[in-house]
Amino acid sequence: MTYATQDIIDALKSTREAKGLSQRALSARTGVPQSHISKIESGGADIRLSSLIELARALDLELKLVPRKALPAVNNVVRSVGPSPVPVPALKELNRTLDTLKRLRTAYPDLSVLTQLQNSFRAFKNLNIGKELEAVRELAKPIREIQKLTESNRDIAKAASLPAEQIKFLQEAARSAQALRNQLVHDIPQTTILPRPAYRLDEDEGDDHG
Amino acid sequence: MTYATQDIIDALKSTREAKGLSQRALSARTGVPQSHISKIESGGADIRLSSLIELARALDLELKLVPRKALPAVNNVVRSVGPSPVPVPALKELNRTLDTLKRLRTAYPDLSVLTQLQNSFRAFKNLNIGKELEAVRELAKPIREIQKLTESNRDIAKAASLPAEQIKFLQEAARSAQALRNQLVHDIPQTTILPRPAYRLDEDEGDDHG
DNA sequence: TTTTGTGATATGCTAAACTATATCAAATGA
DNA sequence: TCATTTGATATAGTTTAGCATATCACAAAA
Repeated sequence: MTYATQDIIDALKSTREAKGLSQRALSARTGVPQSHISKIESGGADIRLSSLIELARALDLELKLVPRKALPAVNNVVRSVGPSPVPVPALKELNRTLDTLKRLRTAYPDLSVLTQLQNSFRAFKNLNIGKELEAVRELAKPIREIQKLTESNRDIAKAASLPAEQIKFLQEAARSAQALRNQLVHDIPQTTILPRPAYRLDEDEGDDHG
Repeated sequence: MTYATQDIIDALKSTREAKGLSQRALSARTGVPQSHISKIESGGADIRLSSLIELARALDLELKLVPRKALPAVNNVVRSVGPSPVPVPALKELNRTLDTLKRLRTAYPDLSVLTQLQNSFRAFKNLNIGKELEAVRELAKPIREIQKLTESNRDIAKAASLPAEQIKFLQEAARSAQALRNQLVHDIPQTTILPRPAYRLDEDEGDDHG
């Protein structure tokens, strides 16, 4: 790869990272194999135009041919848009949880609470959740635990239906997520609306788990 | 080729045409075969990134990844730069003559008058020669005739030197070109500075050619 | 009318993008 | 500390870009 393509490829990679996406996550969104994405980003492939556009669009980027004369002004415009207000670690958490929710919706198509949670987590990406990362992580826990349960318990996955108790936890998380959304939208200080303490699947009455 | 790449390829083609360049002329500038340029522009090839950048740069374009959010503003900036003030027919004439001058310079490396003419014709591209297209065509005639002479007369080409008479015509054209440049720079009305009537190689004393 | 230039298409060949799949070492998360 | 995720690399196969070269029909120029 030449220096000429380097700028474009670097822009692609840095945007992927800024959005908190791994190569595997981008692969899942575009169908381009992770190994090929790695090769592209490392400069080991002279990517085709259609592939470049596909990867760019998955990152909310558009390819544009700009008259050289207009390049400084265009760069200024692009710079003024600036990066996302949401910090990368928060974006990573959100992306992971959204991917998990997507898989759960595949396993349990009729669970509307999953759609509610998905909508909330998508909304979080456009809200300034920087300080609320811990809260988001708490919300994500029951989601991830249920995914683990689904993966390890073929009976549940096969029946495409969760035990009532798990659904209850998800509904509770959905309520907390909605409350957090409302708070972030109105920029209400976060001291009165918190999700419950850490959720654990193996938790039972009387046990002391700390 | 998909619709996605269509926009980029159309932009490339329309810019080439707006600059008054043929596919062969672009091929000469980049080394990409004319037949391949045709295939690319017709949508029959999914061009590689390095090739796209090479063709774009030959057309004074830069490739840019733009956040979708900034696209409207970027499009406005690009639009405000606008097209060249020089009309396409004039650009075509200029390009053809510049290509001819390039070949002549290869054949006669020591003729400084060719460099002077080249500089003038390059300058014309950035001046508003719209109304002076005829004048430019007149200037181009001796250049083209000499190219024909060079192609058909191996002795002259082999000796890498022109007969004194032809050099005289070129020098005259260079003087006229310089005068035209000065006039265009200062936007002086073109009624007092005109190149001489049409130049003809077969013209000899006493003949009446009109 | 003739000459020249143009974009499109063809053939045949080589190199490389792209894909599927697997695996590794290192980093990160729990 | 262990489990999970990550980016990089490998192999093997398929598809296609890119190139060289030639030629065509049509348009434009002279």
